[in-house]
Amino acid sequence: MILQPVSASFFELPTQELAQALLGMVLVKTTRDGTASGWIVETESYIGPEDRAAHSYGNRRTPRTEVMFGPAGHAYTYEMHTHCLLNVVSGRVNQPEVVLIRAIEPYTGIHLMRERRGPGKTDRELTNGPGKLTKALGITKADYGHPLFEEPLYIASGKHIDSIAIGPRIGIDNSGDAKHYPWRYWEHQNPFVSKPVTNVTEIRYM
DNA sequence: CGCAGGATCCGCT
DNA sequence: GCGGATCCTGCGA
Repeated sequence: MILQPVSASFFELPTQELAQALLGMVLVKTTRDGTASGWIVETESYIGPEDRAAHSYGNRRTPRTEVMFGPAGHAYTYEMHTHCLLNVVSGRVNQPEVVLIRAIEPYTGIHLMRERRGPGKTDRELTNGPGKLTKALGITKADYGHPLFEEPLYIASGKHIDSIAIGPRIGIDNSGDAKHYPWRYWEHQNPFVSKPVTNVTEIRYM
């Protein structure tokens, strides 16, 4: 199987387009234990500075958000409770926009994912959430700022997506009007998404 | 230095 | 569905 990093220019799309273009692409991580990967099936856009749900809301610039102000295609990892979440930096320099990877469908290295996630899990349960997929792939805060077009953590070309479902983002209830923005994208009817049954604003056939 | 607040997960009801 | 675990970050004192 051939998994090759995309070029850096792949990430130079408007953020809402990038969030959809990432669906079907493969997220790959190699550690000394081996390589694990999965098809991206669910993403969300965060568009600072106007997006109240974004960490970069109001152009807030801190050590944590710093990478968001840099060039597209780099990893914005951060800790949430006891979990690590992975974002793809998007937008131009000084436009702090990102795409959150919310779920993947396991592709290669499933035995590695199972070791990392613990026993008694179905394939679906390995990676159907933003904190779960980072643990399954071995992605940590140490990957902060890593270019996602280079080993050992990168995006590769994957499969074609027939239809994309669009709806409000998950878990941002305390964000005013922003909680209603339809900036969550997932592969329509793919069972590996974090919440298969949710409000659908639109279905887009590709 | 202390404290409040999460882009979550898991287990229990 | 709901609540607790658990810990890093940002901000104010």
